[in-house]
Amino acid sequence: MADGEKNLAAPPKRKQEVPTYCLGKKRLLVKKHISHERRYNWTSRQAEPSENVFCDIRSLGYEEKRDLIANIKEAVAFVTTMIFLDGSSQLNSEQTLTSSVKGIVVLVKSRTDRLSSLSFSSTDSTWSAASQGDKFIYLETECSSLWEQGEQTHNKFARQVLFQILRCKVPVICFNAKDFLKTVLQVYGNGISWKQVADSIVLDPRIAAWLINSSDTVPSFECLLQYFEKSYSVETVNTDTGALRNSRHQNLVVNLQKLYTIMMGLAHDLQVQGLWKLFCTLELPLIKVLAVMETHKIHVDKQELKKTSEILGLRLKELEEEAHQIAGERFLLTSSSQLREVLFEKLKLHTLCEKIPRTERQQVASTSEVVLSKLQDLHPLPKLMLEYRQVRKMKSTYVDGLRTCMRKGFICPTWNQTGTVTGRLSSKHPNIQGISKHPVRITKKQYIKGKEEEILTISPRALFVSKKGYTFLAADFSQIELRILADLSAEPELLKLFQEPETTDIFTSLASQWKGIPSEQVKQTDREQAKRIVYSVVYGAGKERLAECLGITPHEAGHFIESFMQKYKKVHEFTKKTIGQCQNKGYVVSIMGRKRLLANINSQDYKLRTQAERQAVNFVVQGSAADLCKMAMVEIFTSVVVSPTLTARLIAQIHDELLFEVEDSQIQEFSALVKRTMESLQQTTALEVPLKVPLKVLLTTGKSWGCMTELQEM
DNA sequence: CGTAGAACCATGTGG
DNA sequence: TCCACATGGTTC
Repeated sequence: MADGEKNLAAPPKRKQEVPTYCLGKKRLLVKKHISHERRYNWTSRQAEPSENVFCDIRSLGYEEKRDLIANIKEAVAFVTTMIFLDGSSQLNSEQTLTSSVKGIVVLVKSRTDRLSSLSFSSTDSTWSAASQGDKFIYLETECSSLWEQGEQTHNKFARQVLFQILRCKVPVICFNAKDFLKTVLQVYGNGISWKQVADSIVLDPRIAAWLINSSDTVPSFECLLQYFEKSYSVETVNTDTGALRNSRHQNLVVNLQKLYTIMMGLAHDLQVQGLWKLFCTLELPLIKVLAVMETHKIHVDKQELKKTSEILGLRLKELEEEAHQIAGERFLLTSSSQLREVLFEKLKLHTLCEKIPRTERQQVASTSEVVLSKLQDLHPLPKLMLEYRQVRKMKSTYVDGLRTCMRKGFICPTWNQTGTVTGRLSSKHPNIQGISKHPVRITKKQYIKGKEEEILTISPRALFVSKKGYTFLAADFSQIELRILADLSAEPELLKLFQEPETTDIFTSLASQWKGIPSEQVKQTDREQAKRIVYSVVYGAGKERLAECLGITPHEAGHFIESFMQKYKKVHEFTKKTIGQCQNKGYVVSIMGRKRLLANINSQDYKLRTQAERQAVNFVVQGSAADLCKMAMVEIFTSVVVSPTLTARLIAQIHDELLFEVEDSQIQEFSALVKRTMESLQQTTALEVPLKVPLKVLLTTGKSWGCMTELQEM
């Protein structure tokens, strides 16, 4: 190693016990001492003796900096965490607020360490938790005094160190790695392309744990420790010895070492369970995609938002008054129980109608949409309520809800990679995946001019607008789940439908077939209905449920299920086969090897068992679709990264749809890339069924997510 | 007595 | 007795 070492003060060495871990039956001793070699100047600015653990880069001289960079280049792994202003870190806080980041701590694992279990093909299961020569670097990210010359150079060096770490092609282990990358991009990304994080290899133990058991949410590092202790029966060793007590930084050092060990253990488990490839090629690269995505702001029309909120508020007032008049009573329209009283106890509408479905838990008469739809010919109130709820949802969730997420005319949703058991993503603040497609029509009374009425439509997606000079481009896999089902079941009738080029829309075809009308006359509602039928039947809906869903009699529904099963026999065989496999193994797998454990699959309880059966079938299809969409995200991301010209940014993923913001001049080139990449996933995943990706862009007249049209073939 | 929080409901997204 | 979510609201 570096020659400059001899010039520095002699390293004071301290010994420390590290927990002894067990891996399955094999016991692995990882008793080593953590080195506190004084290679660099450990003195931090706030010269508390107990904190003299980190190499604070601000205290380094020129040669020491050079040595540090050299050291980083030789490292075999990094373990890192962010420190927040309140002194907590990513390892001891549930909530990570990026605004309050104080600094970054990096444990540099040196060459002397063995990291064989990380290599892709290796079956070596030994690892060590700590070794001599490990370094701890501390980078302060908070730049309080930008004008100071010293701060500037430190920031510059910190940036150099971080990007060196990310460029190393060596694993960077971090609990909640996405937040770490995001912070790096936000703090040091100024003037530097987001493409630079793409080279990094980040490992996140949280994601590993989630892949092993997707029901475990692992909300914090502490939970991960618990999980690890359970699975490996770790002997908990008291690390709270003597001088280390009350030292948060020392605790952090121990935790970083633990994190490293845990990650190695999880890596081993992933390999054993056949999840390693999925982890490395899909979930890990996706961290970077999501980090970059979260650093991109989405513009929303603030003025328009305010205006529509007011209009909707007025309309709600009108509807409320009207409802009170019709009901002959003042009541809270938002309360389902009060509405229940009015509808069934006062007006007694249930007596004039067929049986009213009851709510699941309390077994009281439901006031749901389907019920109100049934009642709307009997009394004006139900229809009014339907409109009221529609407008209310629009205002509270989409308009006002969006406004609370907004900062200076922008929103940035948070993406959760480990939030679902099926492998899909979820988003919040706002939940951009749940924003209504359908516009709502409201009548706006013009009081000034007298009795004139104006009908206007409000579309929540239209509130999202692209930047000047940019355009939204949406690419979605059409009927992805049905295509996957066709492939997995090898149902010839279904496969044929997809392979025939003349079928433009399978649900439209199905609807026309079902209703006995030509495809041209199939309306959007018919199509939606056909879609519901297919998925309901495939995933094992009972005839009662289907009947309720479609507003037909259970007898008719039962007949339809029968004819569906008759026509697509292989689909039924597929579901039976899947359930059988699940019964044998206790889990099911998606096309990319994603797992879902289903403990109740062999339960004595009929309800629990059949639920598990449906979950099993649903997972294989939905999970596989999630795999494909994630693959598309990663592949497109890497293509853009290696391209010297392309600048397209992913805005959102709505399960089967990817929404990009593209420079106007790059639309043709980029859209071709997207289509090619997504459709070629058929080959990479060896699918029988072709994948189709119609591209939609918005018209030049209205640059919003609301009005998209199909892109002309080139 | 007011309010924090869990549970429930309704509605939206996606397939 | 389709699945998976998020959100906003009421009730207890």
